[in-house]
Amino acid sequence: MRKALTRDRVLLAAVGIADRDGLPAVTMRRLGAELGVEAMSLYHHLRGKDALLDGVAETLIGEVLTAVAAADGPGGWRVRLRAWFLAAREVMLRHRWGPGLLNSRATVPFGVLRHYDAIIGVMVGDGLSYRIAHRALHAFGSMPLGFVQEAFSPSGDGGDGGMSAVADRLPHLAAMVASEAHEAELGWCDSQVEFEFTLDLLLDGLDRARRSEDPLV
Amino acid sequence: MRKALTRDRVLLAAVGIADRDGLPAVTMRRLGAELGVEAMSLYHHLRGKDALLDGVAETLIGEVLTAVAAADGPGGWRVRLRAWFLAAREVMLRHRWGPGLLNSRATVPFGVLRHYDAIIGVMVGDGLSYRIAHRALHAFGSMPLGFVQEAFSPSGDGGDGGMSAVADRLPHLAAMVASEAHEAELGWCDSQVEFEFTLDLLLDGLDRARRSEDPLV
DNA sequence: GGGAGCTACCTTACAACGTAAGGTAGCCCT
DNA sequence: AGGGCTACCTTACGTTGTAAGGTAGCTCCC
Repeated sequence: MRKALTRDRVLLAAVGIADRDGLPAVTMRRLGAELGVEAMSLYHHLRGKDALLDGVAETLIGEVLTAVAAADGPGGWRVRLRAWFLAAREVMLRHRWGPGLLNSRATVPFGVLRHYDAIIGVMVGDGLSYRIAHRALHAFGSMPLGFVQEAFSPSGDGGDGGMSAVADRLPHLAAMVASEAHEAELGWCDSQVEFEFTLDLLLDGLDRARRSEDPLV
Repeated sequence: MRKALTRDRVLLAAVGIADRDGLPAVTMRRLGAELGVEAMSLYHHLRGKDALLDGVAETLIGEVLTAVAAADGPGGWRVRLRAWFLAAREVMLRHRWGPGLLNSRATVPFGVLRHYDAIIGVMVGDGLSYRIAHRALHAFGSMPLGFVQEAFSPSGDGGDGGMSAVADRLPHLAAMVASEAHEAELGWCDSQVEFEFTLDLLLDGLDRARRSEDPLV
């Protein structure tokens, strides 16, 4: 006699499949098989595939919210937000399908809104105007969720990503890789360093924007 | 007697379908029908669906490169990159499926690399170090391609995005919307303004990082 | 100038997907 | 005891990408 099916068990199983085999591997049939059940049985707990993915997204940001809460501590808005975003990032590193999933959802998961609400709360609580807080949210982009849009991901790992083959057509890029490679910490392109660099760049800029808006502070 | 099928004609047709009916509407059968041909005939010009989408992505960033070239002019790295990114953004506004497509591709389209190469060229040409240029690329995220990761898109258009229904659970967000709404330019949340704000925030920060790296300049 | 061979297209077919429709076994409640 | 509800299953359909193989028409060469 197996455990009774519940919405949460289904979502957990879906997360597991995505972790192991990627998001496209999460099909209704596969999910059912994983739970010892036929695909159509899932429909008694979820309205369909879209609802399933929405649920997975909610589960994911639930994990983010938990991690953020655990990483929170005393301090001003800058240090707290910094810790929050880095905590969220760790969750996304555990679930590399996370960014893709969140991008694909039509409606913003409610947990995301709660997260943004908390971020605004921290900022205005420290005296930032709603205007700055608003712009800050836009500037952060997806950083509050722990990832950035990496339009340029040089084939993941270290190495030059097979770029030497076309270096003559990409002279500046090749030169940059050559220049940066010898002083690399973890491969020529350490995302963690870059993430924090961008994060601090934004936080610094926002802090400056705040001061220029309210010169007395 | 209809025009002969070519790879370019196929890609153009795919772009057209995506523009009209969205990216999911681009199926092999639909694409064939659009060209007066059976689906399997497309395989003589493209290796499969993935190759098709890669081709569409290349077509898209080809349009970006053209727009960027047209928007280029004299000036320092800041003003030139600013103009470039805004030009790219206009292309993405014409093809709203663009960001999603680029996100979904496993390999970075070559045109993207050429674009990044040009960006690096402008920066180091103006004296920025490769280190700063490298970090700048990461900080920009997808801005060079004309879009940002909008994790929080308040239901597209104006209005509060149906948020008043849950305002009690999102007090800070609701307060921010209320505070910002009455001074909105185009709906309460004007993406163009936000895009430029973030862009300038980053450019300012990078300029400052450059100076602190090389205090003599 | 007539077969060889290539190109560009079509036909058929299959596996996998999401899911609509309806069936059934076991439980609870009155 | 029996009606009804819940949780699961069975079957089936339409759509997707694409493998396999067929065919008409052009070019080329001896």
